[in-house]
Amino acid sequence: MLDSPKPQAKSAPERPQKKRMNPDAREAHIVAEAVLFFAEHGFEGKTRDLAKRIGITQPLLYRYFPSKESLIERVYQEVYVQRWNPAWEDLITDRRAPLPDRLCRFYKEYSRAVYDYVWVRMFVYSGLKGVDINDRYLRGIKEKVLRPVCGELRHANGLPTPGAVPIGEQELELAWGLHGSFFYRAIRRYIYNLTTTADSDTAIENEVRVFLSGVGPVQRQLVEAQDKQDS
Amino acid sequence: MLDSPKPQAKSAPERPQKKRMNPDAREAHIVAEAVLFFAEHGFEGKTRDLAKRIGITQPLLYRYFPSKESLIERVYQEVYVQRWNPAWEDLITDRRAPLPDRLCRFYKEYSRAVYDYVWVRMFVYSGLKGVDINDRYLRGIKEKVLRPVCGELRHANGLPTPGAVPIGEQELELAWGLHGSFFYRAIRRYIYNLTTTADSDTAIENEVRVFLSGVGPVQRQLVEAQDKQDS
DNA sequence: CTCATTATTTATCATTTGATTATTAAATAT
DNA sequence: ATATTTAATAATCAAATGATAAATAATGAG
Repeated sequence: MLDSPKPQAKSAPERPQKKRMNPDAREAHIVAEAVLFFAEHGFEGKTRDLAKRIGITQPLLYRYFPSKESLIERVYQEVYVQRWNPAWEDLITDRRAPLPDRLCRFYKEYSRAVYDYVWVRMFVYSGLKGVDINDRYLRGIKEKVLRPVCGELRHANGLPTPGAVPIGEQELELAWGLHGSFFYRAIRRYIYNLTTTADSDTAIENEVRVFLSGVGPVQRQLVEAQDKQDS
Repeated sequence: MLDSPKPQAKSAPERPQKKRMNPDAREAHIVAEAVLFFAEHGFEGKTRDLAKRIGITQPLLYRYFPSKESLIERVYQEVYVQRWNPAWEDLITDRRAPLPDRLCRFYKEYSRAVYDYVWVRMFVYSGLKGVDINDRYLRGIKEKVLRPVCGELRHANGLPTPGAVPIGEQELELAWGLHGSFFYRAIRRYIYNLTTTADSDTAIENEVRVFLSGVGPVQRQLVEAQDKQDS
């Protein structure tokens, strides 16, 4: 049979990609494409479709990963590792800078580092499937972001420290609300595919301003109620 | 959204359910269970699993629906029809009541009517799969809720009407932020399965209060910038 | 060049899954 | 009771899908 030239994998215009890659590079290539593929189609995406996207045959995947599940595990690690910047925890509570500046800077950096196409979609896919990663992550957000934010709000509004009067559920809910307004923008963009023309950094500045200039009296009321309840 | 816990897979059928049902009742039964089933597992849920949940054999589904797709179509109609209350459009703009009351009432009623386990999960599943329903729905929210809200905010803060100075993207983004903080609570509950002990109505009241007491100056600034840009 | 190594492909297996057909049995009519 | 109708099941098909085994061909060593 004649050896007809193999049809090129759909989109590799720059380098004609030699047929045989060194194993490390091939594995990296597979993982990189798998990240995008599973972010787009979810973890029930078919291995044959993934292989076609990569430009290899489906069985080759199994030379690099013993099972689809192990590949997914690898993809998880690739996406969810090292996105959190530990410096953020100090940033939020470093009172040398004004609170509005701290919150704006944190949420700008956080949104830029975390809320991209891959992270958001995988996070939501995982949530729907009930993977534990979401629960753990949001518990971290609660302790490392929302509670500290509530504490800083207390300080800015001349209210008792969380040590004196514990942070109540409704108080925390205020911080969840701010957080959610930012996450929701990512959802609109990456899940609902709505084109958001508004600049994200500017929107963050505006929403933080609205929040900070309005939260004082409401928080005071909640803290007083909480205090009364305790005593 | 308030007190609708995750529906349990039917475990203890009260009535031993006679084997042979009348066709209308059987169809209704299938649809009702399919709604819960697809909300939980997504539309790639297997027909055999669905049948097992219903307590029938898988081929029986095909006596009532010609294909899985047609059943899904039916489920969509069941979930997405008649949840929007047309009276809400008037509620938001009826200036006989104070704006805080209107916003609180609207979002309480809206959250209760729309944000339940089934609606939220199907909406997100559909978004991930790129079904057009989301785009259309959110376009409706924008025109029927967010723009009117912006208009009422203009009025409450003594700013020019949207007719005089069109509503800008960043201004609209403020309203998206408020909206998102409520939707995000539903996401936390139904997608991430976090137990939210805080009462939903109270949280809405608090967040509306924070928003309304802080939004004035920010909106004024945005409107003035928008006005300058136009002239 | 010749040959060994191994990255990659072709062919294929065993389940799964949406869907169809043939059979069974429950309800109703006579 | 007997017969008729049809809701429901059992058996099965064909395509899809995760995974494996055998065959092929690109690369480097001697």
